[in-house]
Amino acid sequence: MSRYEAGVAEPKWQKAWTDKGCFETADIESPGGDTRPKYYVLEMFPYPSGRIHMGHVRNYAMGDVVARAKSAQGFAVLHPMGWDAFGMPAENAAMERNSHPAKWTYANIDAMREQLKAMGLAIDWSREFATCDPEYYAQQQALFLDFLDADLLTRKSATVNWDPVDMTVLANEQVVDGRGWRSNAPVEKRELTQWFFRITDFAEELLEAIDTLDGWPEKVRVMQRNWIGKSRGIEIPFALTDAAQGMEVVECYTTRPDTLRGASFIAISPEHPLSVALSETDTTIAAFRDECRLAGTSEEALEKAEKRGIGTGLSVVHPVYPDRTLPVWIGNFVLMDYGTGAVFGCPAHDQRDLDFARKYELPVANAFHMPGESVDVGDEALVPTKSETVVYVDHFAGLGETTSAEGIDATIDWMEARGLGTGQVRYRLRDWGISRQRYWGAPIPVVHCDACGIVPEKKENLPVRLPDDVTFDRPGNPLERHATWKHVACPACGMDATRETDTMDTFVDSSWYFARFCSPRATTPTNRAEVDRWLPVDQYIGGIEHAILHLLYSRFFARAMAKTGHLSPESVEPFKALFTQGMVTHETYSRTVKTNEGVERDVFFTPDEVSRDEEGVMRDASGEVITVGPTIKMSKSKRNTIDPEAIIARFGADTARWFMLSDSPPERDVEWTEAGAEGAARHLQRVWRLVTETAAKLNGAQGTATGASDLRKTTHRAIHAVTDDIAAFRFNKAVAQIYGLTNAVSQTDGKDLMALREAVEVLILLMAPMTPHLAEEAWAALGHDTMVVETPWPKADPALLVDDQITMPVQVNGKKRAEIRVDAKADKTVVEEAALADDAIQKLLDGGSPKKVIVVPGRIVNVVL
RNA sequence: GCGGGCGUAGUCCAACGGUAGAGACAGAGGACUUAAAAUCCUUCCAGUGUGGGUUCGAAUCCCACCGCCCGCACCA
Repeated sequence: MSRYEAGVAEPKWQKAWTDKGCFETADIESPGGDTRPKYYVLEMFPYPSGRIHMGHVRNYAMGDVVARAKSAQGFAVLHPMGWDAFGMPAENAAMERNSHPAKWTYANIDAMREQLKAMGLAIDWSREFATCDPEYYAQQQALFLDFLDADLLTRKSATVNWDPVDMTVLANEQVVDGRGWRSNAPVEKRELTQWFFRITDFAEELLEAIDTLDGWPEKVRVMQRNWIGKSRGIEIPFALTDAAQGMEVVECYTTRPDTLRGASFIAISPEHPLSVALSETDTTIAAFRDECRLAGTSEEALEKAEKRGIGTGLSVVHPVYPDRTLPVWIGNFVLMDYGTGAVFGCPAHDQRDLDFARKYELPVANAFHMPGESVDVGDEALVPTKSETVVYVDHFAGLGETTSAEGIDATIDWMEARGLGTGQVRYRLRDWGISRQRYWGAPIPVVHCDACGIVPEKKENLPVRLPDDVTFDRPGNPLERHATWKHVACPACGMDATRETDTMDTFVDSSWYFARFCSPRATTPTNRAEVDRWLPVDQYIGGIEHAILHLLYSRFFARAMAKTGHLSPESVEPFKALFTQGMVTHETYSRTVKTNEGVERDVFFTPDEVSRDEEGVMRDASGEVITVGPTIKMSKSKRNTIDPEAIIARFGADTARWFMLSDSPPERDVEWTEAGAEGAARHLQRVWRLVTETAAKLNGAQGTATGASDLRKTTHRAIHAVTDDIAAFRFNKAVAQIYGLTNAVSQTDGKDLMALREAVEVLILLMAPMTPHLAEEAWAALGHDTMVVETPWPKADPALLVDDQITMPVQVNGKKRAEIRVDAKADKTVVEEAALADDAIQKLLDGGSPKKVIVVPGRIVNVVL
């Protein structure tokens, strides 16, 4: 009997699918029009780093299962693939190799495309594009111009990290301990005028619509809500007793105006205009500001930083109690870019304020007590939740017992009515700055003209192409120093002008690619007929790391595109359902070695470099004992990666796919183990054996399965369960069901040939979304001359899903004591009689009668004594 | 600190509030074999992190605690 040779079968069927164009999705305007319901399944497109990793295998295996199952179930499926191809790694590689980012990127794409194709994915490759293709970024530039026209863009000043040696702007992650990652030079803050998408205009809409995203994980919805960070509060002007530095008031923002009675000081940010002004004449304040700036760079410092402050000598009048004055402090914990950069401190109801007050001996006064208590605050601030009931001192924010939420609302109304403050709704969300001072991104299509100002490039001149003749051998942006590129005529007046040399954030590229896939060659950003047919994406699959930025930006972009006519207003939520898959993990292998300096450090080994000896001890090639470390996410630094290409070469793509979908629920982490992979491969061989044996037994026999044998019942139950499990993303359970069916087939006597054939064919069809190559090979072996990809999904016969007679457990006081066989449709009284008539139950009843008998039809009987 | 999630056999995981086991991995024994691999058969193993509560009945719902994971965080 022959073994299944994945190495032969997989390329064969991949070619057969491609030759027949099985996965190419027709345009809506194509002749004959596809009237099937649509289904758009999309996995987050990869960055072309050069090689696929196991995370890709898992992500794309899941998407492929959905795509193939939906296709078999009668949907017109759109399942495209592309490349998120702009970004810094390409520039870094170009610097290292003295090459060009495009060369590196497109070579990586070629390599990764081959690797993905070896996975046998049901992808419409005719729609492939990379975001660095001029055809793509031309349309992105067109969108930019339309957004500019629709007032969805603005220009304002923003602070960037500037590397004075490399003469470049650094992303936050490129700043290590306050120094540039390459140059190691201290990073400077610089103010640059940059482009921003006005995403904050949509803050409320983006927040409210989260409630409609019921196909999204709750976790992601919570993260988006927190990111938008809506709060209701009030801005209160505190009048300075003596105007200082030309300022008469300090505006404070608070979400807890109900605590205003307990205010005992004002704290302003070191960056507050008043602090800045004071530091010009006061050297102590200047020194304090300098200290804060130094301490404030690293996150670690922020976390540990002690709450410190310095008095300004100024004071303000309490707006509600004009006879009270409050001192003004500068506090290192007050952030300039949140609220107004100034807060009032209420030590009684804020732990941070209390710490500060105790340290600098400032008064502490309660604004409220818990009902029935009136103990003053000691070392711990009294901070009840807003829904808890409190009693306000002096009825400050409410009579009698009231919740803080009511107190807050009452105070805002009361203060607004008296002109003491302005109620405000604020969002944590900031406008999205997209200007990047880099080469490898989509150029921002505007020209700076001395006479006309900022002039949009004309659409007919798009794309504003990146020049090819650039070098990375010198610091700075190659676009900036290119001899001719930026020198252009003004599109408006024709005079000499300068092209903008900033490029767009790569998040822009990924914020609309899902729409572009609907008509990837259109000469406008979208073709309305196509996007209206395909959007929204019915199922989006990717990593949780994109839970906030990418998904929020895409939601914004869809709205902006709808506003500018590129999408239907019905498509403002681009992803109907989202699934976030878990990571792929592996054991780590390490050994502690001493360096020449005598320092001990751990050296990590790849799974290939270690093996177990006869005693089961892990050793490296030289025989040294290796420590097996924790199972963690595959990463280059811990060297615990498994190369998908090697796995596919050794076991085949189907085995890799099958194992990735087995055992662990898709949203959880999955551990890659050698044993697990071998087990998956064994199962595929076992299925193949069953297929060839069945084909031999059938020997061409024709006919239809009839009757209600156990095998047929098992078969149809498997159809039912696997169909449900795939639809609900329970791939691990679908796999378990298929194992169960496999066991049933191999244990059957095989006398009912037609039932056997039905079972094996169903097995193949159910496995097909996960192991498509094996399915095709098996299908052909069973004598079919059509392909599985052209075969409809099997349908479960409802009659075979139910039993006539069922076994019901009988409990006495919650403990199982007997089993009875009853008719499945028997009514409660019949079941109750049967249960009480059981010998074991009779014995326990001991002649008495039960207090109560609970019959759950089809489930259980419980007798209460 | 705030928010979310997870704790079930040696391991990964199942179980509409209703018989704790679908499935896999590993282990043990056996069959086949000159032997091994492959294959097949049989089989061992937990009472669900801990403590309460609700219920006829709790892995499942509620409360508290313990442990692990993931977000967010001087957010006023």
